[in-house]
Amino acid sequence: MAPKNTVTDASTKKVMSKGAWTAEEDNKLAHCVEVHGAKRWKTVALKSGLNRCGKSCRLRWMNYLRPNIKRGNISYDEEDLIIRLHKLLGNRWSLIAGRLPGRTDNEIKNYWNSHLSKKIIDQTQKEKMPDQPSTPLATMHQKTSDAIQVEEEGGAREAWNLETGNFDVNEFFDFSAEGFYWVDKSPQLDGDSVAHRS
DNA sequence: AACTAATACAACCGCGTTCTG
DNA sequence: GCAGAACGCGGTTGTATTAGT
Repeated sequence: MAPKNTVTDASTKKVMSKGAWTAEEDNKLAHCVEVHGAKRWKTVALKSGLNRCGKSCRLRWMNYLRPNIKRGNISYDEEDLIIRLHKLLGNRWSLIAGRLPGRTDNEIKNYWNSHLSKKIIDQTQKEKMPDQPSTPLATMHQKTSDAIQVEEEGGAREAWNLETGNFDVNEFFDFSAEGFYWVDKSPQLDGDSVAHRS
């Protein structure tokens, strides 16, 4: 019976470590990725001398060791964007993360599950009580919902592929410049599309 | 001060997709 | 074109920390 902090790799039958990474493991992994690149994770896992599977190495690199990772304190703008993107894309965390430089899908997923989902449920409940004052979050959330509803009712439909039912996020965001813009195509707001700098 | 509950976040797991031989 | 290996994603779990009683 393997100890609790180990797991047996199915392909090699080798007993691998699991659980929290140590600083020494991080160093080894970072060095190995430098040499072999952040692609062949099985190779990285083997060459690093770490008793970890490739999958675990990849996750650690992507969520923690990768350069330019922004950690902690998700700003209001970022939160705003996460909510908007989630409204449009659903739980496509990697896609959402791809639009937030320095943020990982895991971080956004965790943030959503622990902060935002609850927040939105609370706000939705409050919205149902007419006496309660509206908050910026609720207003913004409602605005996004309205925009989507207008599209579905025959407004700007070009973002949706009606054949496949797929949504093209690029129709809603201008990623061409540094950073990106939220292209507000909702016709009820002020007529023309508006780009919001993020 | 001690205990419990809630919260935040790192890591694991399973599965679908893509790549490679 | 096919099969197996590897990768990537989303859901879930485990655990350390913080807040409340």
